[in-house]
Formats: sequence, structure tokens, C-alpha cells
Amino acid sequence: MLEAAEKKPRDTREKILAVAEAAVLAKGFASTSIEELIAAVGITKSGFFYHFKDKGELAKAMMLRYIEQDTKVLNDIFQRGDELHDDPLHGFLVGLKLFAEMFANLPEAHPGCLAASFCYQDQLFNGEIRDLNAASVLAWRKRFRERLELIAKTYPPKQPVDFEALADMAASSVEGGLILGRLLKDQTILPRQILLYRDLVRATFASD
Amino acid sequence: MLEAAEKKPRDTREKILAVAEAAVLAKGFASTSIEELIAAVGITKSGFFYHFKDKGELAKAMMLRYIEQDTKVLNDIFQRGDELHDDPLHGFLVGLKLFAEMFANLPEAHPGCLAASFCYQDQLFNGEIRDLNAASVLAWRKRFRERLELIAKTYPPKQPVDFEALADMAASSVEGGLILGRLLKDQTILPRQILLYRDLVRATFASD
DNA sequence: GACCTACTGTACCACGGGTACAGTTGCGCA
DNA sequence: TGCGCAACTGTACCCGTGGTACAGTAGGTC
Repeated sequence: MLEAAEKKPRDTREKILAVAEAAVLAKGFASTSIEELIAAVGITKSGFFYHFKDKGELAKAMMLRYIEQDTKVLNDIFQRGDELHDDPLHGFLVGLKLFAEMFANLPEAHPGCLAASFCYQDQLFNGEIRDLNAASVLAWRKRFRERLELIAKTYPPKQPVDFEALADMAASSVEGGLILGRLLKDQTILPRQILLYRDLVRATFASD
Repeated sequence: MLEAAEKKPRDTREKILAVAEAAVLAKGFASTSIEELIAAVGITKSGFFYHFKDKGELAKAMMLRYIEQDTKVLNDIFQRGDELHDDPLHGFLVGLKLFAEMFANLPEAHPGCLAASFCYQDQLFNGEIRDLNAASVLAWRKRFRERLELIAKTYPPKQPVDFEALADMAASSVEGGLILGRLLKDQTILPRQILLYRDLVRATFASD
């Protein structure tokens, strides 16, 4: 009876999450109605509540999905950077360049960061989701901080450096660049912010 | 009959806007109910709709109020910076330091940026509000870009510089710093991001 | 005493989140 | 061949909130 035999288990759940992410990034979580999600996916309300016991569970699943995708992208990009360069500093700089290029080459504007969206509506969510969100930022901090300190072993900076802040600035540049890019409808803003961050990293460890 | 004779015209309107801003930054615009605003201010629903014909007009008034306050703060800070230093570069660097200190010395965590909050819910608003929001970012860009180009006349940078991106990075650092600060509940993140931006500006025009 | 500003009071509707639960369909498996 | 399970559908219903509509009123000003 079904014209599509390609249906896999969990497929619907994934579709709901994808549609929900796009909607939340455009309108916020509260104004994303379950009604519109089921209409877009082509299921009924009962179908939705089969997958998620309430809207809060949807939020949690969205966050987990986002963090997973995010981690994978970062891993890929910076691994490729390191493959192109043995040196910790130059591998990192190549990684940052690849990162900027990835955003520059997106077919359309980046829809935004779910962590930022949730952050500006955090009273809607329970502590579990806020903790997930904080953990994802700490993962960025750890990743970049460890790299920066590794670089500092080979290239000791002449000035004292706030490594934590410099690590955070990677995430901060992305968040800031996404917001400005959206507000001005200019896709070039985000990659250029990342390249400026790259300039700062290079200047921090400059050997001249 | 009224125990308070201190009531001034427009006072209620201002109270509504202040309460609404705090609520929107905590929960988002959509989930900020008119009900809770009037409860906090102590008026009735009819009183609310006397001041704003609908929720959209409230949003517009919030945005206008936010932009006005924002402009005033920036003017004050960077004017003081320039009073302390004649040189365009060093006046700017002092201004950035004052800016960072302002955030560091806030009695409690900065509640967030209304422009960012609206940005992540922009489908809720009409074009007028989105235009206001974009204009406020362009005002930051213009302010910082003009200053950077002025500095470049005295301190020509040795490397080519993306002045637009470097100007945008001021706003971007604030937006990014606010988000990270909120997510990690750490008030020091934002001022430290601004100080890193200051480092980048200094390095860009370094004469050594 | 007329007029204006800044409200109050009352009544009402539509929509969406959420609950409850019974029924159905197709697939894997014994 | 039939059993059970995952993944739904169908129906019915409650309630809170945004939003509309509009009439009334208290206090100050000219």
C-alpha cells in the first residue's frame, strides 16, 4: 500500500528532529508548534507523542543531535588540518582556514546555532538541557585550549596569554559571526570572523 | 485615592518595556506572555493594549529602546577613552579597556543582547523590526570601521587588513561573549573576549 | 464643565500543548 | 500460520494564553 518502501525505523524521528531544528532556528522553540512539525513530516499528533513524551523531550533530543553533528564536523576539519601539516601551530592554522572555507562554501546561509538559540530561551528548558548545552561549550573550550597549550610548547608566546579566553574565542567568533551574518544577511561575515581569529592566533604565537 | 503621587506620564509604558526586556532575554519573545507583564507592572490587559496596539508594537518599542540605550553607552565609553588619550589608536584601546571593565564590574551577569534574541526568532517579527535590528548592527560597523581607518592613517598596517571584518568583530565579540558567559554562567568571559579583541587591534597596528 | 490621558472591567474567540486510549498495519520470527 | 512488536492512526477532549472589542471612569488641565 505504501508507495515508499525505503522507510527505515527511526527515520521519522530523525525527520521530526531535522524539521524542528530548522523551525526553531527561524522562530524559536516556543513558537515552533507540534502541529507544524507533524504537518511537515506527514504524521499525526499521536505519531509525534509516540517518539517524544512531551515537547521537552524533543528539545533534549534536538540538543543531543546537534552536539553530535557539531563534534563530528570539528573532528573532521581539524584532523584534515593536521594531516596537511605536522607542526601543531600550522596544522591548527590550516584547520581554521578549512573551517572558514567550509562556511564560505555553504550553498545557502548557515541557519544558525541551536546552542545559541536555546541559550536565549533557557528558562523554557529544564536543567538537564542547560547542562548539555554548557557541556557542549566546555567541549569546544577543552578542544581549543589543549591545542593552544600544545602550540605554546613549541612556540612560547612572548606576552602572557589568556589561553582560556583565546580558546573560547573560537566558539565566540562562530556565535558572533552567525548572528551578524543573519542580521545583515551576509554569508561572508562568519568566515571572515574566523579568519580574523586565525590572525590573532598567528600573532599570539608569532616568532618574529 | 492613589497612594503614589509620583506617577508620571509614560512611566507605565517604560515599566512595561523594562519588564518585557528582562523576560524576553530569559525566555524569548513568544513565551513572554502579556499576562505576566501586566502582573509585574500592576495594570490590566486593557492598560497594556492602551500603550501597544499588539505584541508586535511592543517588540518594535523594545528594539527602539534597546538601540537608544546601546548607542548612549557606546558614545560615553569611547568618548571617555578619547579624552584620556589624544592618539586615535591609544584612545581606542583605552575605550576598549573601559568597555571590558564596564562588563566586568556589573553587579550581576549581563542579561543578554536583545538584538541577538530577536535574531534567533526573527520569523516572529515584521520587516520593520528586522530592518531596525540590521541598522543597529550597521551602526556598530560604521562606528568601529571609521575609527579603524582613522587609526590606519597614523599607523599603516604592514599586512592587508579586512577593516570591515575587524570592525564587525567588536559586535561579534560582544555577542559571542554574552552567549558563552550565559551558557557557562561566567561573567568574566565577555570582558576577556573584549580584551582579546583589543589585543588583535593592537597587533594589527603594531609598529614594532 | 469639557476634554484628554491613562487607564479598568467584562466578555469572548481561536489556537496550540497536552492527555487518554483504542485501533491498525506491516514486518520478523518461530 | 499465526504471534508479537514497532510504529504508527483516529477521535475526543481540557485548558491556558494571545488577542479582539468596546464601554466605562478617575484625575488633571484649560
